[in-house]
Order: sequence, then C-alpha cells, then structure tokens
Amino acid sequence: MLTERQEQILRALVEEYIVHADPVGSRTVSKREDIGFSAATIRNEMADLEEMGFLEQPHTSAGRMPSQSGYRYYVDYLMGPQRIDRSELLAVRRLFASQMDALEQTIQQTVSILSRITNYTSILLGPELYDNKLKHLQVVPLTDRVAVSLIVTDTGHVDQRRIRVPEGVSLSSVEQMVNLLNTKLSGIPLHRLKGRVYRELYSELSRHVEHYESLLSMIDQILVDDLDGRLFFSGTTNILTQPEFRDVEKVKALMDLFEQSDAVARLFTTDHDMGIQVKIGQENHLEAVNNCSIVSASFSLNGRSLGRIGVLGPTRMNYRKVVSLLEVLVEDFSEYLRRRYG
Amino acid sequence: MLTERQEQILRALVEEYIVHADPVGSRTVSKREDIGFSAATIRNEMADLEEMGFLEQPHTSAGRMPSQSGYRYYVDYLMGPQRIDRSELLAVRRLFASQMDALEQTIQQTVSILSRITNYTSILLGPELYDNKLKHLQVVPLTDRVAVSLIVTDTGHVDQRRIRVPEGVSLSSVEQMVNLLNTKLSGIPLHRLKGRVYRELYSELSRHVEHYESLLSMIDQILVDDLDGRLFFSGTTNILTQPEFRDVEKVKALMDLFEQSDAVARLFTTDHDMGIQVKIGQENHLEAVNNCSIVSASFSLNGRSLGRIGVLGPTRMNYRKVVSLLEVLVEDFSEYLRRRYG
DNA sequence: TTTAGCACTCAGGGCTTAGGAGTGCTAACA
DNA sequence: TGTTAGCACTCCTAAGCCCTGAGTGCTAAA
Repeated sequence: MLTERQEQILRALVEEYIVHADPVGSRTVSKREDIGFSAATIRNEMADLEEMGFLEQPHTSAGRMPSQSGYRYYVDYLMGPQRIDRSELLAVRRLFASQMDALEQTIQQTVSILSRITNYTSILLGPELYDNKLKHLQVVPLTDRVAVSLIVTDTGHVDQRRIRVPEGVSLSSVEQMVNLLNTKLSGIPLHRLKGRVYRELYSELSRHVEHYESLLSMIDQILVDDLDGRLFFSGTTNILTQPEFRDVEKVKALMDLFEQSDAVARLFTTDHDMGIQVKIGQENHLEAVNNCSIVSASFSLNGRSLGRIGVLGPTRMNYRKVVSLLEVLVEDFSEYLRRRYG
Repeated sequence: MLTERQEQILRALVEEYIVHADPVGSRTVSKREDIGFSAATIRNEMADLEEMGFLEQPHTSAGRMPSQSGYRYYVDYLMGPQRIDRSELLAVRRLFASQMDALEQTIQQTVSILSRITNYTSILLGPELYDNKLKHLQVVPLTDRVAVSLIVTDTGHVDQRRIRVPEGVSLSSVEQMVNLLNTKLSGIPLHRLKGRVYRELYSELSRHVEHYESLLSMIDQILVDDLDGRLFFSGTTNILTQPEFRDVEKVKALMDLFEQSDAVARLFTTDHDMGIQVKIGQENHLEAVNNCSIVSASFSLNGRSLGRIGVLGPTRMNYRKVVSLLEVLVEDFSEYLRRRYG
C-alpha cells in the first residue's frame, strides 16, 4: 500500500509528534538520523500521505500530524516492539513475586504500577466472579428481621449483602439451610448456583426444612446474579498533564466518564478476546474519548479470560512502549494467577 | 465591631459575589433592594471595609470581593439560616425512609444527594468501626496455608482479610478456636478485642487448644487495628464547573489531593467535635484548597460521634444554603442511625 | 528522480488603541 | 455632620494591526 519511503516518513513523523506534541515539518523529518532525503522530497511524500488520509494539517503553513488512520497504520504495521527498561521490568517482577496480598490488593498495585510507568491512566476491569467457585456460604443474623449473607469463593473473594429475613423463619431453620447449601453447592461456579438450587435442591429443601418457601426467597436474595467485574483505576490525573487536556471542558467530560462504570466497561469490550487491542480515537465511539486511545489486554486463567487491563491516554500516546509493557505485564499477571489459583 | 450599615453592605456584597463570581462595584450594591444608599456612600464604606481587611480589590478600577476574613465575618455573624427547597427536603427524607439498604449503600446515596443538591463535591469520613461490636467471626480456609477471615459487626459491616495459616495448625483446631472466640467475644467492641484475647483467653486457649502459640499469631492477623473510617466521595467533578477552576493546574492539585485519603481526612479534623464547622480558604492549611472552603458536620449515635460529612467548594460558596442543608441532613442521618442501630 | 530556490500562507506574539467599569476626591446639599 | 452628585483618573479587556517565522507548494535545475 505505501512505499517503503512513505512508511519511513510516516513512522518518523508519528514518533516525532508523540514526543513533542507539535505538528511536524518536513525539515524536522529530514534531519532525523533514519531519514536520508531532503526536506523537499519529504514535502512531496507528505502531501501524498495527506491525500491518502494518513496525515492532517491544522492549517496551511503548519507541519503535519498523524490522522486517526495514520496512527492506525503506525500501530498495525510500523511500530515494532520496544525493550522495556530494566528497572521497570524489575518493578513488575517484584510485584508478582509477593504471595500474601489479597487478590484485590495485588490488582490495585498492578494498576498503579502500570499508570506510574506509562504516565497515563490505567484501568482494570474484572476479574469477573462468574467462574469463581463457592467455597463457603454463611448467614449471620443481625436482628430478627435482618441478616448479612457472606459468600467466599475459591479465589478468596468475599461477596457480602444485607438480606431480609422473612417472617416466621427460625434461626435454626436458616442454619439448617445454610448447612445444606454448603454441602451441596461447594465447588460449584457462582453462575450455576441458582440453577442448581432450583433443579436439585428444591425437593430436598421441601422435605427437610420447614417454611421452605420463605427460605427460597432468602436464597434468592443471597444468590443474586450481578457477577460483573469491578473497575480499578490508577493515575486518573496523569492525563491532566497532557497538553491536549488544557481545556477544563475535556477534563470534565473524561472525569465524568470515569464515574460511569458501565460506559468505561464498554470501552474494553472486544470481539477477539485475546491479545492486545488498540482502540484509537473515535474507534471508541464515545465523545469524551474522541482524542484518546485505549490499549488493553485480557488476562486469563486456565485459558479462560478473567478480565481486561488497559491504558488510557491521548491519541498521541506512546503506543510502542505501552503495547510492549502491557504484553509483559499481562503475561506475568496471568502467570501469577495460574500460580495462585490455577 | 462593624456598624449596621457596614454589615448590610458586607452581606450584600458577599451574596452578590457568590452568585456572579465577579468583583462587585458600589453601583451594583446600591441597586439592591435591601440597600438604601447611593453608590457614593457605599464607596466610602467599602473603602473602610477594605482597610479593615474584609474586602479586597484585584486592581484599582475593579469592584471589591470578600477577603477570607470577609467570608468569615459573613459566616459567623451575617448569613442566617435559609429555608431548604421542598423538593430537596423531600429527597433527603425519602432516602432515610428506606430500610433495607446496607449502611455503605445508604452512605453512598447520602453523599450523592448532598453533592447533587449543592453542586459541589461532597465527602463523608467514617463511620469508624471503633465502637462496633463483634457479631460473628469466621475463618474460611482456601488452601492449606491461606484462609480468609471475616468479622461481622452489629451494624452489619463486614471486615475481611486474607491470612496465612501457620505450619502445623489443623483445620479442627482453627474451628475450635473460632468457636471459642465467638462465644467469648460476641458483643465486645472491636477495639477491645485484642486486649480481651490476651488478658482473658490466653490461659483458656492454652488449655483447650493445641498449637495455641501458632493460633495466637493467626488471631493477631485477624484482629488488626486499622479501624479507621473510610472515605466516600461524590460529585468530584462538580467543582470543575466553577470559574475558579478554569486552570487545569488547580484541578490537578485538587484531584491529586482527593487520592490521598489521609490528607482528605485531615481536612475534617476539628476540636469542637459537634455542630457545623466552616473552614475557609487557608484555614485548611493546604495549598491545594487555598481557594476552597469546607463545610462539615459530625453525625453521631448515642451521643458519640461516628464520623463527619462535608461539602467542598470554592471559597465563593453558597455558605447559607450549604450550612442549612447540612444541618437538616445530619440530623436526619443521625436519626436514621439511631433507628437502625441505637 | 531528487533537490535547491523562491514566493506564498498563516498562526501567534507584541504593540497600540478605544471602551468601559469602577474608583477616590471634592463640593454641594439636607 | 452625614449623604450624594459630579468629575477626573485608573486600569483591565478586547479588538485591531503589524511583523515574524515556520512551513508549504511549485518550478526548474542537477
């Protein structure tokens, strides 16, 4: 599609623009070590690249900057891998070497390290509880009418909710029920629990426990199905140092977006679940991130995706570094999960 | 200290400035309904008020704006109460009428309603677990070496942590210990638990349970003492619509502050624990909130303060409305707590 | 095919000017 | 003696203008 020279020029221009955030002129490109042509030649090629839609000019006498397609082409064909700094690599390794922290804590630290190294905002979605298996179920009565239910999963996640105790249900029958559920449901993935109860335990409950209809309503409260992944953020203010966010309006739009979990989660959805995904600018179909890009990757356990981790920065982001870093990070994170839960 | 006329003028000027965010001129003040003097007279008084330090001028030919002391005087002596909108009052009442939500959920909704009505940022600190009483303790083993500990309090709060199971400790002895702790410690405030264990249960443990030294180390992990209050935020981006936050630098400073829990918590500390507290500008002793004010109030249960809820806005905030609203809100919230836990 | 040369374009900074809001002072008035 | 009208003065702001420099596109020569 592009000649080799055009690719050289496009790559040089993108990388120059990523660093300096100013439109790049032909002279600047021609002075780079990897370019061996005069400014005039570059100008010709740049005019062609602009016609093809890879470059844009903010106004006639300014240099060029990459268009969305320009970034796309750069990411898909030109950028290649980048070696990660030794010290940064070390920080990642050290994080996943620790054993004792709760999963949530490790996740928070992972997100945090990612935002610190990249200087962008980093977001983690998940891990979903969907697949987690029931380890232990407990109901703690607070008053006659109110209790707290606890579900501990095999990954150590605790789901807690406040539930209403139906009229006429005795403490001992609740206990009986909980015991039954624990013996029958232990090891079952959370998303199957409800089905199991109705298919297999219904008759047993009705035989062994009095007031079983009321108890079923309690079970309904305990086993609700919002098993969605949680969101973890770090470095939400990093992006404020970027020159494209001088305008408070844009800052507000983005910060508001961050508070809408579902919208953020949607930014991560993808068809091809595995591997690194780069969504550039308007590919995200969301006003607030029109001039942002999102690089994200799935982490998985036993071949099944658990969630996604990603970096959000301006479209003028250092894709090369972010993608390479994310590759390493996700691999190490998945390895860590395997070691702990696999 | 001030003549009545000076107070009239100061009040008018503060209220005018709060609405329009522009320095207020003598003409504007003299045109208000509650002022019956000519602009020239106002000018004389304003010059005096400036000399006394209650007003400032950004430059010679601009109007005046309140200084920090000006706001202080206004808040302390001039503003008076304000009737809360019927619809807003209703929203508050409706919130606290609901019964079933978990405390955390109610708290989040309270903060949210406060930020929506005021259009500033609202923050809640606490409630501290300090005083909560132990309802139920549970240890769920995940693997041989790792377990999850759960503490349910009488308010329905669940404290969970991942703990390490010492070598050589059997499942049954853990169970024994948990049972013992539950019978002996139920109803004891959390901050007393550790003392109790060492003073009264030590000998009993050593008699009944094998490996009791290892078990004690487990207990130490379970009963850690970070019972600090959590922070809840809402409307963090509201403040971005204020003209004093046009500058992204200031936005960043504030957002960064929000991520430092301890610094935020310190903003709420106070000597006189009860009642409404207004901290204006530099009274907060923190660069990032130099041009912000914080109005906060304690909520309490059985005469004991549980935490504080507050509003953060620009120094040019609508103190009258915020203070009045907070009075109502805190009273209703405390009443709600009493009904539920009192 | 590449490059040097040259005329042209246009944003941004600096400077000037006009307008207007608001002041302080003075003198007249009740 | 306190209050008010009048007036000269200050100084910010926005608008207009010019100039500069970076960068371009085109043309002609190498």
